[in-house]
Amino acid sequence: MPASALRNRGLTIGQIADRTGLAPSAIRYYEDERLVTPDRNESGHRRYARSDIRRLSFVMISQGLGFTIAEIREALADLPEHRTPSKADWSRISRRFGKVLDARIEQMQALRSRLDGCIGCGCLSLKTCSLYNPKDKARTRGQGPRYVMGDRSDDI
Amino acid sequence: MPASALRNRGLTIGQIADRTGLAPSAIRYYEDERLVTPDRNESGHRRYARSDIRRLSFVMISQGLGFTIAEIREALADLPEHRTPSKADWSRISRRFGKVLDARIEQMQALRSRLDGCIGCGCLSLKTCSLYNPKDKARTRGQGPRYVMGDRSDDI
DNA sequence: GTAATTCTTCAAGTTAACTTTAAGCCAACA
DNA sequence: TGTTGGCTTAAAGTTAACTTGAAGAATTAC
Repeated sequence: MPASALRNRGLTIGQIADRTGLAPSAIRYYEDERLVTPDRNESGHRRYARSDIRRLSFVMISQGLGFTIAEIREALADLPEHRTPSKADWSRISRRFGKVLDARIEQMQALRSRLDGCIGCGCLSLKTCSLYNPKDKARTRGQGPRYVMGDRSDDI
Repeated sequence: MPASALRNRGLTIGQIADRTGLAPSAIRYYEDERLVTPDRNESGHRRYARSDIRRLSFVMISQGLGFTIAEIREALADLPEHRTPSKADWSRISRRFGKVLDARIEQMQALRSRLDGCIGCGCLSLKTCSLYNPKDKARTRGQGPRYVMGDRSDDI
């Protein structure tokens, strides 16, 4: 085995991109966000471990499930630092995400049934409407509305 | 009734802000996005109809349910142009949103059960994993990952 | 009548999750 | 040995849903 092969152990960003389907720019971004931390070869090129493919797969899956990068970073923090994660490791953090998903589904169902209530009462404008409860929005992006509404019942 | 009262019929943006809890800047933004179209008085100040309170309430509720402004604009397009919307009008478009919510919940449940499958098989990396199906992501923001993954089964 | 609010527009800033572009270094192949 | 293609960084652009700030006009309150 030539010396260059030893120095260049690991996968290049292009190879990782091919295997995961991610764009190289996305993979670099994930590094900025500390979701992956590849080695560097002598000239500064990134070299990835095989297990990073699974790591990035997990990132993609989690995003598909609606998790943010911050949440994914937190989840990944539970993987072992100095050994390749086992199936049990992955299974554990997947199970945790499953529970979060369950909670989100329940929350959406609650909102949905409240909408039914609002359709039933035909109101959509009232002090009493439970849909105005700001505590359980389906999602909050950016800097959305913050306050509880007020209205008068004498106008349609 | 004095002439000024006639000229200044309708609510100011500040009054609408107070009644809805929205920031004036948000209300102006919604106008840019054609969710509300207030009149103007002689000097160019906005004057809102009472029914705009309900309109904006609907916007807030819909956002809480996870709909985008584009979707809300489309829904609002079904309201009558030249009369104040009735309860039946509101009920109709709420019912449509309810159906969309139902579909989303179903989709989330499908993803969730697939995650169960993936935990079961312990894989998280495979060509065959149904979670890689990009067709039904829980949400797609920005310009997320686009491709289907590939991986090899000999690495953890 | 004047001071304090409130209103106006327009431009730029914010967050998330990236992509695009630019300018230059490194590597693989013929 | 050269040239193509892949890699590097840094900065700026993108979309959504707004907010913030500036500068000035109108309205309200005393």
